[in-house]
Amino acid sequence: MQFNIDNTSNRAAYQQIIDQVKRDIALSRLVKDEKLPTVRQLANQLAINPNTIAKSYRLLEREGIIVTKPGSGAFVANLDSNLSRAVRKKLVNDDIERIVVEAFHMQIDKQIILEWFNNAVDKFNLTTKKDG
Amino acid sequence: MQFNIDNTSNRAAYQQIIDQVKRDIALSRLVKDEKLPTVRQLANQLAINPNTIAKSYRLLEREGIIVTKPGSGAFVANLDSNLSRAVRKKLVNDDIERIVVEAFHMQIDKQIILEWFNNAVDKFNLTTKKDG
DNA sequence: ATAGTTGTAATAGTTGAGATAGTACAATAA
DNA sequence: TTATTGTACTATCTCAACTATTACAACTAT
Repeated sequence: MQFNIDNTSNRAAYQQIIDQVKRDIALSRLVKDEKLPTVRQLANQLAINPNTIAKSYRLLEREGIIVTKPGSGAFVANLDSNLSRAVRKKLVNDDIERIVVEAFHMQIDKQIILEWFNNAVDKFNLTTKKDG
Repeated sequence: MQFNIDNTSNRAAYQQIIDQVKRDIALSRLVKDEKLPTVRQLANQLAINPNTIAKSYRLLEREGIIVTKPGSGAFVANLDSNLSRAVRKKLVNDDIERIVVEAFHMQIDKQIILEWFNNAVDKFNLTTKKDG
């Protein structure tokens, strides 16, 4: 599990950690029950404050992505969304719309962006609905 | 042209203005050369500081989305992306990946998210590449 | 039990973004 | 000339995102 912080990014450090954990789980690089680096380990490695990592873990736990156990560490949790379908749809669709608007202003072609999106969906292991 | 600010949003006011202008252009609700509300008008209407609107307009002009003319107003500019294809691809793909990762964690189905994305692309008037 | 490791929490301080407020200026339109 | 437009600048305020330090509580290993 390799983490890194892009200091030139305008995305907050704690958010970058969250992004990377989520991304690695989505890519199956991190699997259920796998142990994450400890707060102090990661803080030391990335040369940032332990509280920053602690915050990332706290939020990830609140989202149900990981489980933390004082004295033993932080572990990847079960995948189990607790948001209603309506809420999920709104959250995701707002983001999708924003991207499509950006693409429009960048004059990105319809086929091109659909292709990019398809690639992303294939890259990550989204579930596939069974018929019936 | 109807603007509004969502105070419960954690998105900055000046960003919400930018989002809405871009969105309305992408939806053809705002077309080339159309005049935007004046800084003072909009600030008054939304009950926020004129400098906030000024900032939105300044950034929109820097992006080439609008053209401002002291003494006469702000107008929708020509659509003309000045970013390289590589830069555009990176910007958009980073966003796309983040959304797909979110969708994964929300256990949103592959077909479902592709459908949502298709809907968004259809809603906005993305260009369509000619063959050959 | 004891020692060491883990995540948690609380406090105080720093930095920068976002916004408010006020004023002055320059370009345009009437 | 007069009013309207966007621009520029400064000072101030608030809050998020940290940084830094310390203390604490829960678990593991011995």
